[in-house]
Amino acid sequence: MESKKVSNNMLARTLIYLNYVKSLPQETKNISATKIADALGLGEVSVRKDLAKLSDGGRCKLGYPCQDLIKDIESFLDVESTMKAVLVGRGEMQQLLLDYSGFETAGLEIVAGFDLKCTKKRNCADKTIYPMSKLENFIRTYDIKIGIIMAPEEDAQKVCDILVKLGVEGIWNFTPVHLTVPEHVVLQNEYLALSIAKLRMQMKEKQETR
Amino acid sequence: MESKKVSNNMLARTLIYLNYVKSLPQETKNISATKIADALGLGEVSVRKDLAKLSDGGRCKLGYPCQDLIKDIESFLDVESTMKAVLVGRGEMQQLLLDYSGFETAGLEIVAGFDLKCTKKRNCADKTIYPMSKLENFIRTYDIKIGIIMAPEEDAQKVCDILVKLGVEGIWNFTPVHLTVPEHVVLQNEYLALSIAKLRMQMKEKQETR
DNA sequence: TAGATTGTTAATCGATTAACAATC
DNA sequence: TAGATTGTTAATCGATTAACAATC
Repeated sequence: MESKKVSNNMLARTLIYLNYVKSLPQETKNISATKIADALGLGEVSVRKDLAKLSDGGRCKLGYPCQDLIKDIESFLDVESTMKAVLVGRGEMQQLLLDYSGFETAGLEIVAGFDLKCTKKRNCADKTIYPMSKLENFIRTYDIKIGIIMAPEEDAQKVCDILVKLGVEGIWNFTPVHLTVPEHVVLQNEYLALSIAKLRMQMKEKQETR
Repeated sequence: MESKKVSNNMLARTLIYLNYVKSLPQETKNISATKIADALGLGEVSVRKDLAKLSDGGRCKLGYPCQDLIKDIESFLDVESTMKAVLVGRGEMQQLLLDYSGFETAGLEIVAGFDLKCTKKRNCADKTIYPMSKLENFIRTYDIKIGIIMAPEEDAQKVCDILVKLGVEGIWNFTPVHLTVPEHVVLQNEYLALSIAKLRMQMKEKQETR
């Protein structure tokens, strides 16, 4: 399988397709690129091209069989296998992610939380939050590959270093800190401030053109 | 002031510059595009071009005076004025955002939370979470322009409609639902599943090339 | 056949990169 | 002057869009 480079935009669109096709009523047997594009407000040709790239179930006049398309997208995104992750951070901050169910459909399971400050384990949603002293053992035992960082800024790099040392291969960073990782580790920054900036900028543009 | 269209990528980089320049030690008087590029692992020419676009304080051989640069970036991002927002969702999910201090530097203040299920107000961090019945009055009183949605998927569109009806001009959507908003409202989707997909895809690529 | 749709090939657009002139 | 740096102009690259042929 020649895995061509997937552009960021296409990856984003693909997730949106998956979500949309899954949300269609059961009785919908087929769906066309045209309809998807209309429903989601995307360019028709973009959608057609994306679908052609990730599935060959397209049939003239009919479109794609919904069930096949879902399978093809999931296989394209490789979300059939779930990766396990731990979440390291400060107490209050973790609640959201530990509780957010949307991750599992994206192939990520947050197994447990780790708290920088507390020394006693406690529960949150249906997950357990442990003190940092348990981290090493936990990662080794459950073979965790992804670490999520939600620590205060001043601790972020330290937490990152610990996770890398313990063998984590991917870091999902929610702090605004620019982390340094060795080359074999993948760093994904979740820059929430960027979304705010985008939102504000668009609102400003809209106001100006009125 | 001719506000040229800013590309998404440049906007993202700009936030990173701001963060980086702010983190420099006090005694650093000047900073050059070259040094920023090196420190952040970005292309030198990109950085130079970005800085030229948002500031004219660049001096040959010296670079940019840090303080001026910070001011220029902040003015470019228009973060001097803070916009007020409310956060509507389910109890556990809100904790993170209500507690996250990083937003204020991006010009966003989450004033209060609203809970779809609870009927009694309570506190979280130093913010208050109200029942939905108080939403209308609150938005009107404080002239809230941004609504953040963290509701369960089935409630998302309903919450969105309510916010729009009450006069909100920007929606920051954390649910995976594809929301529909009228043309005068700006919708910013925070698609966390995309980050997971990116992270996983990169990790996969790295493993394959080993 | 006509129409809806796919999928491909060519054209356009925008962003990044490369090359270079200007300046202190 | 030499070197570091800025800022601009031209070249490259990639993604989107447009046009069109193929198919059921």
